Amino acid sequence: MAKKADSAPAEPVQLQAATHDFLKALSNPTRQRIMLLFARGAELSVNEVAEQAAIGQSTASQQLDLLRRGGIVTSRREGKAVLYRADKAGAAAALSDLQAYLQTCC
Amino acid sequence: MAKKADSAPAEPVQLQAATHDFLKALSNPTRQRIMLLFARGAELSVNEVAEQAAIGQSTASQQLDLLRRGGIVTSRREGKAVLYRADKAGAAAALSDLQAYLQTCC
DNA sequence: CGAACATATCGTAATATCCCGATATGACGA
DNA sequence: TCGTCATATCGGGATATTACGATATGTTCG
Repeated sequence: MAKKADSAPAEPVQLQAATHDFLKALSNPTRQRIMLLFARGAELSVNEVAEQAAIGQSTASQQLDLLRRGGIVTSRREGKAVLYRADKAGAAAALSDLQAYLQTCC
Repeated sequence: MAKKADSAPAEPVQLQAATHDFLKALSNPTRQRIMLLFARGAELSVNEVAEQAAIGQSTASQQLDLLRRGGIVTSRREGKAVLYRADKAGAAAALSDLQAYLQTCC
């Protein structure tokens, strides 16, 4: 995928919308806890996340959706189940954008 | 001053409370805008921030307090005014903790 | 097709956040 | 000390977030 084609010369300065979603996704204890379930490349269904994070099924589904919009997890269908796992590349990209932003303002 | 010399030998795994405050501080458009005012080491009073960010004085004071708790700005008194500026070291520390966290879960 | 299961979506109460105007606190100079 | 200016805190209204139970959608297999 080509990089964002805008007219800007080089510096993003402003935080990307994707990075904002990333920050919002991680700025919540429940979602932080969920992310830790994906350590070591674990792939979990919604129900497994709900059980291991001690939250309801619908809550798990919604929070996983937020995490996906934040670019930190990906999902794929496996039969009846939808399996989620950490998106290493997405996290790295957001972290990189965040770093660039902080280098601008700090 | 040692960089990552904490008492625990094992990884933190969980996000530090300070890093949570950091994420919450940055996951808000107004505060993101405020941070950009501090580019190039600028030092601004509460009123200057309020004016340049187009928000009320009390709002600026509160948001700056949140940013300080997030470890991204520092403040010092200069006469009647309180001057804020970006905390480069604090931002770097939070970014580093965040990176370690992401390396654990992603 | 219909039952059984997994996930997504809807409706919603409780709580938190955001921003403001009004007021209190603190610092300086006459 | 008093008045003035700058900041911090208080109280509240509008909005957003969180989490839940109930229900709808979608998948597999008999």
